[in-house]
Amino acid sequence: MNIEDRVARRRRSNGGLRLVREYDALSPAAHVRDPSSRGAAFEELLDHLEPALGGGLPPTGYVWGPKGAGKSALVTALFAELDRVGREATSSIHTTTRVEDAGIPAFAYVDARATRSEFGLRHAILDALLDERVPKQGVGDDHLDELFDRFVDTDRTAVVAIDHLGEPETHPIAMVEAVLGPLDDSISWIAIGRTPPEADCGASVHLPAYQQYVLVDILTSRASQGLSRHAIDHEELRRIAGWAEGDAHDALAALFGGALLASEADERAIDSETAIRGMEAVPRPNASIGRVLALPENRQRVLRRLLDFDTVGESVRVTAEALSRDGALDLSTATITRFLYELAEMGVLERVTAERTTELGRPPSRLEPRFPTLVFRRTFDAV
DNA sequence: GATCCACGGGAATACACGGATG
DNA sequence: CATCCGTGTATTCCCGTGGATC
Repeated sequence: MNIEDRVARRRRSNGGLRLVREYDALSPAAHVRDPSSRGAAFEELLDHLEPALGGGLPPTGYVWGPKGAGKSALVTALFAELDRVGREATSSIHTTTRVEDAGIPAFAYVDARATRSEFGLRHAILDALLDERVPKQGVGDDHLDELFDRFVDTDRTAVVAIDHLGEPETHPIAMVEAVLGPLDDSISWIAIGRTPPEADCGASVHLPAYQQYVLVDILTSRASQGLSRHAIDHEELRRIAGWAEGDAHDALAALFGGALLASEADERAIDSETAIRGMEAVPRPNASIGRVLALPENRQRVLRRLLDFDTVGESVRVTAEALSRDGALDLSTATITRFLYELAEMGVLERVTAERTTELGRPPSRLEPRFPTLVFRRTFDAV
């Protein structure tokens, strides 16, 4: 253990006075291990997957609901547990590898946000399924074909959860069908998305937005993990929950933002005004922090720099020129401009028509962030 | 040498407007 | 009056290059 880690640990353990004990506990991107607040849906999904516990392969399915309804939390928690159970059962019966075992399927989770093409998706699935390292570069599609074939030939089975489908910059559900459909004797899948199920996508589990009192519970529990005692009034948590309208992502983002502001101001608690500023740093609707953090690194750098520039009211062109002139990004104005338009296209930024500065030409637009700015700033800077 | 794709730059196109044209 | 055109700006789209890996 190095010196930094030792000091950091000591600081944490001595953190009774510190307002924020653990930002991760407040982060909307971190999922808790036990999503107890989703009991009914949990049972429903477990019913669907139950054949696996008897060694069979469950049918494909679809989990859907609005942003911040706990879909990812539910599926990651359940899949982690099922995979653990499967490995345990396997190792207790056989001393050899599970290759010879026709028992419980493997459970793997793939986030489609981290993939940018069909090749990428296929790679991610293989990577989650196989213990060996799967080459990401320097191989063609047919090499991936081979790896899939080899998996099937070993008589192993698996259930793959593929999260965040059907979002602007991920893939349509049909792509999963195209990739895994031919292998459905060996690999089943659970798709996860926001849109209502199509007619032919099999059994579906619906997670509607959280009830407000459940959301208050979630906030309370996260606050007790991440913040010092009495850091925030219950009343404020209820207000945040009400404002978030059932979206746990937004509620946590607001709490996170409030905590960050209070902490930076050396305050010992999050007062009402700070809580409001926390909420104001979460535009609605917004692109979730997970989407933003899944963007290529240089896009994130542009966004981060953008937060430091007070370019509100300035046109895209002026903003891009300022960012380029600044030099920290080392990108040409043309490239930054293109990035800004792309980010606006995918909803991470929003273009709003600005006042014309000249009578000539097409009127400019200015940019507004459409993501939880404080959560992003803190998370980006922490890396 | 092959493969995939991120990257970066800039060309091409769209748009808004006023004024010219038929 | 309706349409086209020129001009200047905003926005979109395409393509070559190079890195990393096998």
